[in-house]
Amino acid sequence: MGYWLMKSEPDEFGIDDLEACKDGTEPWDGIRNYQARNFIRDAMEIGDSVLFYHSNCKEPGVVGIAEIVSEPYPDPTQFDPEDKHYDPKSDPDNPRWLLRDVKFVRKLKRTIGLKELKGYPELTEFRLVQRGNRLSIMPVDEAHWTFILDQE
DNA sequence: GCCAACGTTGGC
DNA sequence: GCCAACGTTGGC
Repeated sequence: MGYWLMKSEPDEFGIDDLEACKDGTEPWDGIRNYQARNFIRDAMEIGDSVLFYHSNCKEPGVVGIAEIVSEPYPDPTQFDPEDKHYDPKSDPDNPRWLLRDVKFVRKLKRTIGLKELKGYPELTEFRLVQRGNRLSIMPVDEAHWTFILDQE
């Protein structure tokens, strides 16, 4: 069983938006980074748990928990010229970008802010708090996962 | 809105 | 294959 952190901008798609989706489930589209793509394609498994993180907002931090509920499949937005994430170089016979469906599990009782996370010595190895981190999907060690939720 | 960090692109 | 230019991310 794996653990992940996935970032989303609450102005675009926050934890409340996920909860409001049909069955609380939504295709996690728009990933256009190869490292993140590889995690989606190769490393995630159905049933893995996800920390839902709000980025680029007033109070960045972990706000909820979600779950991976599908195998990887092609992200349709890469073939839509009208879409912000359109990628004319992606070959429909060999799609470059994949996604998985993500399902809402629950909101945290409170936001565990980035600033707070950076203050815990237990989390100095956590990628999120390391310098210049820009990955929108990253693995989370089980020990880090447990520690973070213990702070809830 | 600024800007540091970092990924990608493309000329050579 | 190098690397400068450019675009994006995301905290502040």
